[in-house]
This record gives sequence, structure tokens and C-alpha cells, in this order.
Amino acid sequence: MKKNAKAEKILDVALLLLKNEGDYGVTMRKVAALADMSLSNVQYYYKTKDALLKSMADRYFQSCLEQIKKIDTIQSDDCWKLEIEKLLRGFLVHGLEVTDMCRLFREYWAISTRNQAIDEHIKQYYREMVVILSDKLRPVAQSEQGLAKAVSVIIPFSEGYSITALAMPEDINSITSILQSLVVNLLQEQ
Amino acid sequence: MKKNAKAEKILDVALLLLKNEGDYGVTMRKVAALADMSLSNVQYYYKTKDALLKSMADRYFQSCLEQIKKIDTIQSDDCWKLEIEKLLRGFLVHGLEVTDMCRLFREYWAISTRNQAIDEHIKQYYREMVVILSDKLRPVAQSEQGLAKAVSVIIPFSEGYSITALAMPEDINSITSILQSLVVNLLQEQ
DNA sequence: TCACAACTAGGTCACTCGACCTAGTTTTGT
DNA sequence: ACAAAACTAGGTCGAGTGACCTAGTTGTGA
Repeated sequence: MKKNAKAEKILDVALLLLKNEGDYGVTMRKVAALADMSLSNVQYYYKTKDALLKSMADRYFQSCLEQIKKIDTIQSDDCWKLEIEKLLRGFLVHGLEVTDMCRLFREYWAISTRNQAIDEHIKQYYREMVVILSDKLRPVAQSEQGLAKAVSVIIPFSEGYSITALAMPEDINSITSILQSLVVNLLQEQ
Repeated sequence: MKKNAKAEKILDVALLLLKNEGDYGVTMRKVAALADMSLSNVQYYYKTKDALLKSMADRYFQSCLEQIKKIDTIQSDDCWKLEIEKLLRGFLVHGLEVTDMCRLFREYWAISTRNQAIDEHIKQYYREMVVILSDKLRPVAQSEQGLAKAVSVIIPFSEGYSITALAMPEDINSITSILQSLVVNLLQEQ
């Protein structure tokens, strides 16, 4: 049994609560009950609720970035445009069903409007996402300028699509195709 | 003094609280205090908290749609592409600063993941937004197909941009320009 | 004028919350 | 072996919460 196993389990359970019941739904007592330990025990690992919320955000945004890093870099071979489409589809698929990731981000977007620290976390997350995604696309980009434009289109669109997708008249295939040709054009910009 | 003046004031105050403190921040007592009336008085107009939250959502999404309806229809004159740009800028400007509208939508996006009724409200809102925006753009659309694609791009992008704008490398002018030429192309699709 | 509905105010109830306190038990380092 | 640190458990406290109750006051229509 790892030393930090309980502290990790508390974070797991707390994120589960955040996902299902929102930030005010995360109470020390509920966390304790779901983690199958006493209230005082939770409070031993996280002295205050703020400390718990901070640790949750630290770990969650970190894990999300690591997930993005796992995406394959687009290689400059003869089917790179197809690879772009696959990459875009991977982002847009969050619009079809509300995934755990979607739920947590929606909570954090809301919290960020009333919590300076979370707001900074999210901004930093998207800044790092820009860097990571740029690295993935750089091999097929004709200019840094075009690359910057491409990521500045992909990221906002995929976030917005995760919210609005089910209400749009065009389906994901059509949208992916439109976005793909736009991104390809931007990447080919001199 | 209108008959419903108090009921309306309660909704005003409650939306203010929702914006600033989230859904759990809306308590009957806080609403009463801010509306300068007694707790029982608030509870007279809205028997339960659920009833209050429902009325808030009903009125808010309604008012948002009416705001969108006020946007000028794009006329098919010789400067329609410039009008498109102006329209897009109006949407994207929500990315530069977190407006009241942004804050409330972020709250509702989060609430919708755990509240069926709000989820339906939001879906319906975006569906109506599709219709309204389509009407604005139809005069310059070469086909219904292209029109559907255009709105299916504009709406998700503007929502996502309101969240991510400040972390993107490209500024609003560059983004607006990219989106404008994309939308113009889609509208000219046969 | 009078009855009835609309409205207002103050209070109580059981419940939940984060923070704190105290007293044990286990583990660790020397 | 033993002291200190790490950990666990149970209890209490004041502050809020939504729902509910009762008793007044004002307004309106017949």
C-alpha cells in the first residue's frame, strides 16, 4: 500500500463528486463516505476544503495535458491530410456525448468565473494545449504564422462544439470535413 | 407599480446571484436580502427553490434569444461580406472579457450536466439560435446546405472562443478574418 | 360594507456544512 | 526498546439552508 494511496483516493472520489454534483456538491463528508473513511481522516490529508479543491485542480489539469501529449504527431507523409482529419475527429467527438472530461471542464469553466486560482489554471491549461498541439502539427506547417492560426481555430471550435454539437444542423462528419479543409489551408499558408 | 414587479425583481436578483456565486450560491435568504424583502415574501412568489430556478431559466434564455433577434439581417448588397465580419465580431467579442452573459452561460452549462430540465433549455436555446441566425444569413446564402454549414461553424466557434480566447496565440482580428472568409465560402456554396 | 383573495412578516424545524478538538492506534527512525 | 511522527476515529460547534406555519395587513370585487 502506497503512502499516498489514501490521499489519491480522496482526489479520485472528490473529482467524481465534482463531475456529478458540481463544486458545492463536493463536501468533506460526502468525500469521506465515498472514500470509505472518516471525516477526520479526509481532513487530515486536506486540512481545509480549499486545499482539497486546489489539489484536485492541480492533478486534473495535469492529467488532461498528459492525455493530449499522447496524440500522435502528424508526419509529413502523403496522407497527412487524412491524419489531420483523424486528429480533428478525436477532438470533436466530445460533442456527441457528454464525457467525464466534458462534465469536469464545464464545472471548472463555471468555477473559474468566481475563483481566481482556477481561472489561472484553465488559462495555463489552454496555453500549454496551444504549445502541445502546435508541436503535433508543426511537421506539416509551412509557417509558424499559419500554425498559430490553425491551433487558434481548432481549440476554440472543439471546446464550443462539445457544448453545442447536438443542436447543430450539420452532423459531425460534415463539420469535421469543413474544419479539416480550413486547417489544411491554414497550415499551407506561407 | 406593476403587479409582477416583485416577482420580476426576485428573478433579477437571483440571476445576479447565479452569475456571481453559482447555482448553490442562490439561496432564498440571499435573494430576499438583495431584493430587500423578507424570506417568506420570496417564498410566497416562488414556493420552492426549484420553482425559482425554473423561472430564472425560462426568462433568461428567452431574453437571450430576443437579444439575438435584434441583430441586423445581412442584406444582399455589395458590402455584405463586411457585414458578415461585423456580425462575427459581435459574437467573438465575448472572448475578450467575461461578460455577464458568459458567466451565466458557464453556470448553466455546468448545471445542465446534472439537471435534465436545464439541459433541455440549453439545447432548445441553441436550436432556436440556429433558426434565428439562419434567417439573418439567408439573403446572402446560395443554398440551404451552405447556410446550415455556416451556422454550424459560427455557433460552436463563438461559444468555444468565449472560453479560450485569452489563451490563443492569434488575436481577435486575425480570428475574425479567418472565420469570415470561411463563412463567406460556405454561404457561396451551391 | 363586507368577504375573500393577495400579500407581508416573523418564527421554528430538522438538517447539512466546514472547522476544530481530543484521544487513541500504528508506523518509523534511532 | 522507545519516543516521535503519522495516522484514525468520534464528537462538538456555530453558521446556513429549504420548507413550513401562523398571524397579520392590504387590496379588490360584489
